[in-house]
Amino acid sequence: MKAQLSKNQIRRLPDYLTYLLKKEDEKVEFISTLQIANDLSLNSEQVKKDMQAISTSSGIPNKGREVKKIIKDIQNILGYNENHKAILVGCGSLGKALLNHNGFKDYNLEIVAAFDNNKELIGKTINNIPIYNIDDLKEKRRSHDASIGIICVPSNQAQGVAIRLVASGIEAIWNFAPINLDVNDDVIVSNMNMAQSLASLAHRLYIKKNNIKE
Amino acid sequence: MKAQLSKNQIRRLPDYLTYLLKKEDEKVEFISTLQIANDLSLNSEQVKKDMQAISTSSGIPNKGREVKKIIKDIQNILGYNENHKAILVGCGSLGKALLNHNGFKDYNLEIVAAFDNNKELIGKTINNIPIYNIDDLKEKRRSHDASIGIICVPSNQAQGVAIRLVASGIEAIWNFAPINLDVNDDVIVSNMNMAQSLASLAHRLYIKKNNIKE
DNA sequence: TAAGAGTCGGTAAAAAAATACCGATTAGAA
DNA sequence: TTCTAATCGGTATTTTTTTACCGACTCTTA
Repeated sequence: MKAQLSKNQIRRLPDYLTYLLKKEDEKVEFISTLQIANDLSLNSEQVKKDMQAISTSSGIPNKGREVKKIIKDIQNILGYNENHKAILVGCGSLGKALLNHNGFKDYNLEIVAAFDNNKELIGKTINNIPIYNIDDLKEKRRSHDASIGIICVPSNQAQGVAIRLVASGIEAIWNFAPINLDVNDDVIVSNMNMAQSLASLAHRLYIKKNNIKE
Repeated sequence: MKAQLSKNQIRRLPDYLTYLLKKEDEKVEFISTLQIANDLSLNSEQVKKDMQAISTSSGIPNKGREVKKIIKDIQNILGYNENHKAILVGCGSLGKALLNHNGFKDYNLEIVAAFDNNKELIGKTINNIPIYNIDDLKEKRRSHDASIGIICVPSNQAQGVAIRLVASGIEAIWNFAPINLDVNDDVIVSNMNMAQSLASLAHRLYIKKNNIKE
């Protein structure tokens, strides 16, 4: 068993993956860590370390690593080899956007059902995904055999939805509400926090405008 | 001038901020680092360090810190005190969702204009935000005096849009396309990467399902 | 077939981040 | 008014992450 990857390393994996998939598309067979680093604007030693950490095979001196193999290793680590089914709660503007987003299949993630409490939406479909009454969460979660719950409701409802998702037997929650969810430790929570990346931008903009030395 | 905050610390600030704004709303005047840590599921020493790093004032033993003061300090660090104007390029499902999202004003971010190359959208408005022809980017950027550009176009168009944004005089880019943008160093880029947070979730789910010891 | 450049793997050093500890201080209860 | 528990500020330690270095190997090309 290879050493565990750090959180930061996990975060970098999808960047490597999209990059390498593009390279594969361009019929590139081998690639060096240095080139990856240059193209992704990363430190080359860091990329080398990352590649060593995720690789199940060796690189070839003066040639690099096999693109296909790295891709396979990353996909394996991220569990993108097996299909994940998800249900989405909250069909507001963000929820709708996610339902219409077809890019998730690159990650083998499939949204199989959506939920809302708005009577006008219930019974309809968005992008062929059925919208159910939130009260049927447990039953529909079961019948669709979904393991991931996506929370797209306003902050003040998020915790309540989280509790219902856990009760319905969900294993992981992808939370788009800007709030810390309190759930049992055996449920995986990953927060999609727009405020975080906006904060990074705003802070750097502030530093730039005020000419603060960094 | 106080010491610079680390990237991770900057990332945590918005979490503190939303949390503290809620507390302020609940008329809480003072709060201890320990309570913040408990409520946000963070290590208390880490929170203490963070608070010391951002605070311009002292805490009071056996009482804690003044909620209003911490909020002010964070907002100041993140530059949320002054208004930021942004333009958005790409009015697909994600772009539309962002245009309809009214939560940005909490961060003093205002989307003042949108752009697309779809003739059917040009001239219309979404959530009172006008949609212009992408060819008018430079002129409209100027007239609206926007400093931030939000990229919501597909990956293969993102780099091109980035170049046009920079040429139009933008200072910072908030990039929602899953690709590494190559722009001049004096332009700030912050990536909003859904794949990253999904990767974290997928990886942990994989570990859980395969009973790998962590 | 030999020289040379590029890249690797592994280890070592440096830097950054997280965590722990401890004496000092203060609010609030007895 | 005194005692106690909570919390602070500051410093020290540990852990993690990043970056640097170096000898070895293999592809390329002259």
